[in-house]
Amino acid sequence: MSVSVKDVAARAGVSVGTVSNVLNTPAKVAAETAERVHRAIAELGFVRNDAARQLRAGTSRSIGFVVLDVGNPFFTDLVRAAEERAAESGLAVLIANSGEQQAREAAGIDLFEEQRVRGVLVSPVGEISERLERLRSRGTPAVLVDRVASTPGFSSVSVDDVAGGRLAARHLLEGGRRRLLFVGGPLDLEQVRDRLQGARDAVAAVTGATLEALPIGALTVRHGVDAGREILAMPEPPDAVFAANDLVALGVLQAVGLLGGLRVPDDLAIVGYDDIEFAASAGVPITSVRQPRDRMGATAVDLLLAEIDGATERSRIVLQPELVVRASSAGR
Amino acid sequence: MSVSVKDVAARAGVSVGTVSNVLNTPAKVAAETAERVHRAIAELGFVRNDAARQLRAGTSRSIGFVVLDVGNPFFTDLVRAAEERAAESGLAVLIANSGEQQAREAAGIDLFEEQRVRGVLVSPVGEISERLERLRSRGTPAVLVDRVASTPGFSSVSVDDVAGGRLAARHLLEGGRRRLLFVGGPLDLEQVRDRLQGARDAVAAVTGATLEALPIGALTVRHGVDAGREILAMPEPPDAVFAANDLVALGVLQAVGLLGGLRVPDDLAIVGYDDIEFAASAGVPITSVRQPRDRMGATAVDLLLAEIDGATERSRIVLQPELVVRASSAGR
DNA sequence: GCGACGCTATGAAACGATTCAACACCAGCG
DNA sequence: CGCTGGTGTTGAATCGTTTCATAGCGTCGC
Repeated sequence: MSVSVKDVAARAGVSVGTVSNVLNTPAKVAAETAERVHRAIAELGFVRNDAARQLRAGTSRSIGFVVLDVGNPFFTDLVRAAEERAAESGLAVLIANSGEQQAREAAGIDLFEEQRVRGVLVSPVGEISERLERLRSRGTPAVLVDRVASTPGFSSVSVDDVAGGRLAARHLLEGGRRRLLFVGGPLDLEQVRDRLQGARDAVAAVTGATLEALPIGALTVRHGVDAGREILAMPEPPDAVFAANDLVALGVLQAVGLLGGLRVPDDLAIVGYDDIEFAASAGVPITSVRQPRDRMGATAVDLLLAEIDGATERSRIVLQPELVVRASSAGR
Repeated sequence: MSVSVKDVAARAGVSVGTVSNVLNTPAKVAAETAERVHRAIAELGFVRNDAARQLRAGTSRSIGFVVLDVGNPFFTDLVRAAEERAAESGLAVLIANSGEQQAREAAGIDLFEEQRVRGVLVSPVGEISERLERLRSRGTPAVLVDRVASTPGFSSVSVDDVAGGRLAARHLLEGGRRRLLFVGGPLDLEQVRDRLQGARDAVAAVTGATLEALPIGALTVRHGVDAGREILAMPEPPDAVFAANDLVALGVLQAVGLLGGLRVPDDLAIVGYDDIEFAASAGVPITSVRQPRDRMGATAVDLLLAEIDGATERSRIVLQPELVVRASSAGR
């Protein structure tokens, strides 16, 4: 069907080995010969078959990234940072979207394994070290992203979500808020649990302050809107909302603003999480807990590359979040 | 290194052909034999090598999608829709981000060709039919997305951007605006030129109305912010802005709102394009021209699949946009 | 004039899964 | 008993690239 090295070799009047050398080790080939081969390649429209190349090499030139939600700008930024770092080492990044579903996450990992990727980056939905353990035992290293490894066997890059939750809640408390509501879910997500835990810690330190939790099915704008509706219907609404991420915060803001009843930040303060670009341009610019996503993506790739190159020690890198204060949480 | 069918065959006491049959045509294998093979697979942790499979098959089970900007939710939605439809046919979607750069677009296409993808979806930066022509002449069909094919040889799915521009400008004019400013670029992008052209048409029909154009380097929030700054510095600022997409609109809104001077929509009306989810939750909810992204993604895959299956006729499908009116463009 | 060396080029082997013609075996039938 | 047809299984050939041991050839130094 398609043009192969054999055809090129015939056309240029050389052997297949020489064609391969022109492609991979040009230094070994006489200039005049190389020229002839290049001409044949151009004339025939030869394109390398990566499958054959990879079969021979025994491994691909790519790594896989299983992402929680590609619709979330936080993750696209993460992917971009990872891609950039991987490209420096000549590796491509394959993307699989788990959509917060364990089954799709597993399917993505299986797919990557069949592709013989060099390694896998995962921002996991639930508990998957067992599956990753199997993966690694067959020679494919994995690094957890946005999540602390629960077993010592894996490296991970994450942000201290408990600290982030504490930052957010403390900020709200300092602004005079006392009836806090945490909006986030599903609670399978460790990130969600940790942020809630951090908020609990901060609230416990202030007498008279309370914290309720409103669980939702996914961290999306839509679910945030639904939560906002529920808040409006509450007999005794909270005076502050801490949303598990910015998408949810945007949804809540939109709902309470559009459907009336509550003014932000006067009646209701809102703090989000991730500091995605859209948080700043929201109706009321949203205060958010910023995660160093560029550094996370790059560091994750670094750890993975180290492991690919045979490093045996594992690192659990925990980066610190930082609070970006905007109008949505002004004190009163 | 890794476990192959040969190892599995040895362990199960059968031939490699039988292992392959268990995997691909289980009906041909006796139940008891299949059972034995499956046990061997589990014990050895065998994972199919996709490269070998693909080499033999001569083609992959995936299609490629070269996207203009993965950071733009419009495109992630497009990709999601395409993925869904492709999955129904058992095809995976590989993603390459061109970031509005011709060189990266070309690199993405080359990569896909080496992978022997079944077909390619492209939302092209500039004029690339020549490159796609070559691609197709070697057996890989391509379909243009978000862009009308300029040569009859290619199918395309797009939205009538001239109509969209007309919709936006007409709406602003009907709201009493007369000094319109178009913010968008680079003008290499046909989408941008068309939207501008539509606006020009609408403005020409109204005496006394003017339309200036403020070119920017890319369709991002950042560039929108810069444009907003320029607007604030104008001696005779416009009374309405038509932004080439929602990211730019968000940037303009953010800049003129934050840096003061102009109130939206009182002093300055804003209309965006794409109707991404964040447009609705913006500071002032943004009026936008909505494109049917789900239908675009699915239709593009359908056209590509048809061409892969040997269809020879080409279709240029042009969908109609629709205006979603929100607060940012209220008349006066 | 001869051996050694460097520079090029060669072509067969290998990677791992799939395919397919060929074969073994058995049951049923005449 | 021989033949037919069906069911299971085999193993060699194949896909396209890279690698590597080998060899051809000219040049240089002695």
